[in-house]
Amino acid sequence: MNTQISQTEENYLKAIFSLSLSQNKAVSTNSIAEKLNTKASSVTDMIKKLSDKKWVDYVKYQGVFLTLEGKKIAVRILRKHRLWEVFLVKHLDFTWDEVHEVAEQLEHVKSEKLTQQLDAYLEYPTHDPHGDPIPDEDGNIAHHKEIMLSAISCNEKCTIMGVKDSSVAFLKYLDSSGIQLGTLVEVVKKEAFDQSMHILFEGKKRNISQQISKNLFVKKHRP
Amino acid sequence: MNTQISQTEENYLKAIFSLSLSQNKAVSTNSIAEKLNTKASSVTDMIKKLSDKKWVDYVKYQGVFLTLEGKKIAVRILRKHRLWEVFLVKHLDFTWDEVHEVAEQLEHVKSEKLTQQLDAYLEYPTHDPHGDPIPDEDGNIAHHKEIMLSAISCNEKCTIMGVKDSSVAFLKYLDSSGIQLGTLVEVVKKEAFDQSMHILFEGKKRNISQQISKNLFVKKHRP
DNA sequence: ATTAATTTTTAGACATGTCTAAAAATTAGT
DNA sequence: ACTAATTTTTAGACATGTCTAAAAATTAAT
Repeated sequence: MNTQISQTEENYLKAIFSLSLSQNKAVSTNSIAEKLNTKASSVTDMIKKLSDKKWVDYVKYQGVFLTLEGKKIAVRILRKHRLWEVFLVKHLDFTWDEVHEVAEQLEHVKSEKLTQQLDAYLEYPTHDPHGDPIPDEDGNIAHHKEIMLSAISCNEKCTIMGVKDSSVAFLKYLDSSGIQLGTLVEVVKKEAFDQSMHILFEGKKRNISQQISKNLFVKKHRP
Repeated sequence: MNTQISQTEENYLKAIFSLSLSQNKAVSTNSIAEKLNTKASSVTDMIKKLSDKKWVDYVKYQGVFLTLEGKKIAVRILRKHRLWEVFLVKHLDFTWDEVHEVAEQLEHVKSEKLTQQLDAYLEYPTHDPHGDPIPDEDGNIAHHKEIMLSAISCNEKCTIMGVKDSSVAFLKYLDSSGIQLGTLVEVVKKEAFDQSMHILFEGKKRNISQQISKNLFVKKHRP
């Protein structure tokens, strides 16, 4: 059996890891297929390989769980992905909606030293440009900012810390609205009938739908 | 036909480019196979694909030449490789003998912006840590950096690339010593008191004065 | 509980890139 | 110039990762 991991295998492990965070059932074949833009039959094939390599536990028709080893690999890739994102934004003038595609490639570069030195060079960042936590060398992931803007009450102030939905479309929307990481936001009023909220930031007033407010992590300010 | 270039195809073009620099005949199947650590039959297969894509001119049994388009691609990869090498040494504390393997991976990352920004970030370097020139955005390659044999450290290997003093006397001396263009030289020991050096080449040991070593252009070898 | 809809798996195919072994062409030696 | 040695190509096979279409299992619906 080939002991070297391929980029494809890495992408599958990463996808399974990401999917298993938002639920605690086994991850379904179909959801993996959707995430990776491929077909369920391809996923089944790959899952068998990953299972042979002891990176996932697989029961036919029941979906998969990552093993400890599989999780370790996935977290290592996530770490690299987010470190590269920091590098691209901090030093190469990328905007936070441009980094993903390039980081998807860079995350597969194999070199322990590279990852460690990059981490040091960036001064051990704890979060990537989207506000997502960067796993440390041992795979420990800091807690995700778990308060959503939608949970903030009237007249409370908070700071935008991260996004839940990091799709290009959403990030573009934020950019055009002038909302960024670190933006100080005050909730002025909440509409009961659709849960949309009127917010105030940088002197501007704006109404945002619940779909937006439910996808923004915030840090509350002391009153 | 698939219009996207694969990493393997990139590696072949790079190898052919590098081989065609040190000669101006067609590049042979065998030499490519040797360079890429693969078999001649695999090379033949790939050459056909590259030829279909118009990146090489291929005549059966005669070897290949890069087309203009093929050369452009090869130079772009070389540029990325060397830029990454500079980055690794300058910012991530890699030594020049550690960079190659990692740069081999990084060079395949596809992003125009990444390359341009990296170039700018490194302040438009003209040479990589081995003294090899970095092609500019338009594919122009600067002259080789002029390193003298006298600048080579103990236990380092290099190849004689040219002479600074081209007097008959000097060339005669070289002739009688058996030193020629292309001769591989290893520096064994340097005498502190007169800067003379003990060198090893073609199995022979010899002591040369600083006057000699200061007049020989060399190219360092990757260890 | 039995049918209907959905999900998942299998079977067979294909594309990429590799290999070994044998055949064909080229180059070298006398 | 004619073998001999070398180089290159072909033929057939294999591994990886993908797909379509059909079969099997699970889940949902009445």
